[in-house]
Order: sequence, then structure tokens, then C-alpha cells
Amino acid sequence: MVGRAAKPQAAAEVNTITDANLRRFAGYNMKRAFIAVQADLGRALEPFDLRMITYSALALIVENPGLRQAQLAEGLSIERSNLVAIVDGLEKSGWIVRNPMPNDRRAYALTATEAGAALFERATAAVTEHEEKCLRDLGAEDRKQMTQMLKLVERASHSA
Amino acid sequence: MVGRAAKPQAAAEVNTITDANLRRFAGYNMKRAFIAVQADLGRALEPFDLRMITYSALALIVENPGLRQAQLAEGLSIERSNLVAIVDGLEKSGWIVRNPMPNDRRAYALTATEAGAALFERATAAVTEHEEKCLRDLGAEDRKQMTQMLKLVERASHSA
DNA sequence: TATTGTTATACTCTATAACTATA
DNA sequence: TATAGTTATAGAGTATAACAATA
Repeated sequence: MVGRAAKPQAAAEVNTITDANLRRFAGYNMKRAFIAVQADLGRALEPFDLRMITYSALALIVENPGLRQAQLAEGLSIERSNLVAIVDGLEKSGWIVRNPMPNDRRAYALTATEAGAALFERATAAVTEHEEKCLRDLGAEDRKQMTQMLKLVERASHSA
Repeated sequence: MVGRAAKPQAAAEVNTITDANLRRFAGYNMKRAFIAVQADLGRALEPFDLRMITYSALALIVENPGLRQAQLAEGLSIERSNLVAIVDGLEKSGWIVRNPMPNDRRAYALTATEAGAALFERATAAVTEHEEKCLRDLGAEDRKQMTQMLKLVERASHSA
């Protein structure tokens, strides 16, 4: 059977291809939407020399001053080893500092500098503007509902 | 200013970190939800020796028999060059065939084999089951609404 | 013994340039 | 000239193993 076409060969060319098979899955629509949003977010963060992951790291450091790298890695759901270059970059740019922890000489306490906190505020304004563009066809109630549904999907998928 | 902490150093350790700064963005919730869904989908497709991208390719070939590789690449939103290995894999497994196009000797017409169509049916059942798990906390009306909202977000983000 | 940060490494996914054979 | 498929390559993103310093 292998190698024989399932249907008689269509003599005609395929003109416009369709993806109805995939569009019926919510996951497929999530992927397509997220990729489009991610691309636009990248453009919004470019002027600040930030990527999605470095912006997220800065957000967590601003919100949780003094956290350890291991905690940041867990918050970002990435491996500690992959965080090193990200923290290096933020530190070299002067947005954060690695301070020694008083009670544990293995660990660093991560804190945003004043300049880092100010950059985060400006970048957040750009991200907010980017979100406004991407969500412009959704009303306030729709946005709340979508966010809530995404959280439910995330939780259900983790414990799948 | 660089190198000085924005706030006085917290003497206490950070216990549980929060991500409220990021959770207020729909895009962040989309990313977290999608990554969780994607991981579960990968586990669902493993028994069929398929990945998300190879399943998607097979879905488009089943739905659009005779399409060209360039059309498939466009449908998957990936570069033609990155499609070669994917099509190679599907062909070597016997799920699809590359037939010569009658009117254009540069191009191949991609068609699923009977075995490929059968595998797609079985894999689709597994994907449907996976979706059911991930969406178990959403009612039928919610699922429709979320899918519709994701499509609106995708379109708005592309033309951002 | 276990944990923190780190290095090295590999694998996937993605993007670009250039090639060949056709059109 | 342009297009279809292909190769080579490089850059992200991610995952694992192992190490030194410290708990």
C-alpha cells in the first residue's frame, strides 16, 4: 500500500489551500495568534534593546527585588543555565545588579537599578501600546474573558 | 546612577515570586497557555512518531491533495528550505508521496498515501483527545468565543 | 549530600543566501 | 528573468550533564 496515493491523482492544480482540518483546534489558533503577537512585540521592544525574554526577566526583577537567579529561572520557566546570558546582558546594560546575598554566599540577589526601573516603565508603555493594537477588535469584557480562559487552559494543560 | 539599586536593599529573602506585572498582558497569558498546550500535544503525538509541525503538514496535504511544497510552506508559515526535511521525513515514513507535476517539471505534487491518510485519522483522534483535556474547563460556547477572539487577535497583530 | 551559579554541548526551530533545473 | 526545490549556514531558544563553591 505504501507509495500509492489515497485518492486518484488530481489532474488539476491546487489553487488556494485551506487549513480547516487544523483551524478546528483551539491549539492551532492559539499558536497562529501567539506567533503574530510575538512578532509585533519584538518590534515594540526593539527600540529598548530588549527581547521578550529579557523584558520578562526585568519585569520579574522589578516586581520581586532581591530574588535569586534560581527563582527567576523558575518564574520564567527556563533552565538556570539558560538564564546566565540573559542576566549577564541586563547587568552589562546597567539595568540590574547582582548583589551578594548576606546569608548565602552561593547566591546573588537580583535588583533593578534606577535606570533599569525607568527603562522598564518606558518599555511597559510600549508593550501596552502593542497590546492595544493586537487586541483592538476585542472589547474590555472580551479581553477579561479571553485572559481568564487562557489561564484555565494553562492550568488544565499542565495537569494533563 | 548605574549600579545603584532602585530601592533600599531588602534584607529579607524573597519567598514566593509573583508575576502580576506580566499577567496583566494577554500576550503573556497566551504564551504560557500555548507552551503548556504544546507540551501536551507533543506527548499526544509521540506514539505516532509525529511532531506538531509534521502533523500540521500532513493535515494540509490530506486536505489539499496535489499541492506544491511552496504552497505547503506558505500554509505552514515556514520557509521552503525548512520544509525539505519535514517532507523528507513524511515521505520516508510512507505517509506521503512526491509525484511529478504534469505541467511543471520543477515542482512536486504532494499527496498522502492510504497509510498516511489512515495515520492522520488516528493521530487526529489523539489530538482531539488532547484538546479535550486542555479545554476541559471551558464550555462549548466559551471554546467558540475563544477561538473567534484568537482569530481576531491574529488578524489584528498581522496588520499591526 | 544538596543547592547556586556556571560552562559546555546538543538539538530544535527559524531565517537567509546561493545553487540547479526548469519556466 | 523568475520560480521550485534544495543545500549550507547561522542565529535564536531550549534541555542535559558536569563542575566549583558553598550550604
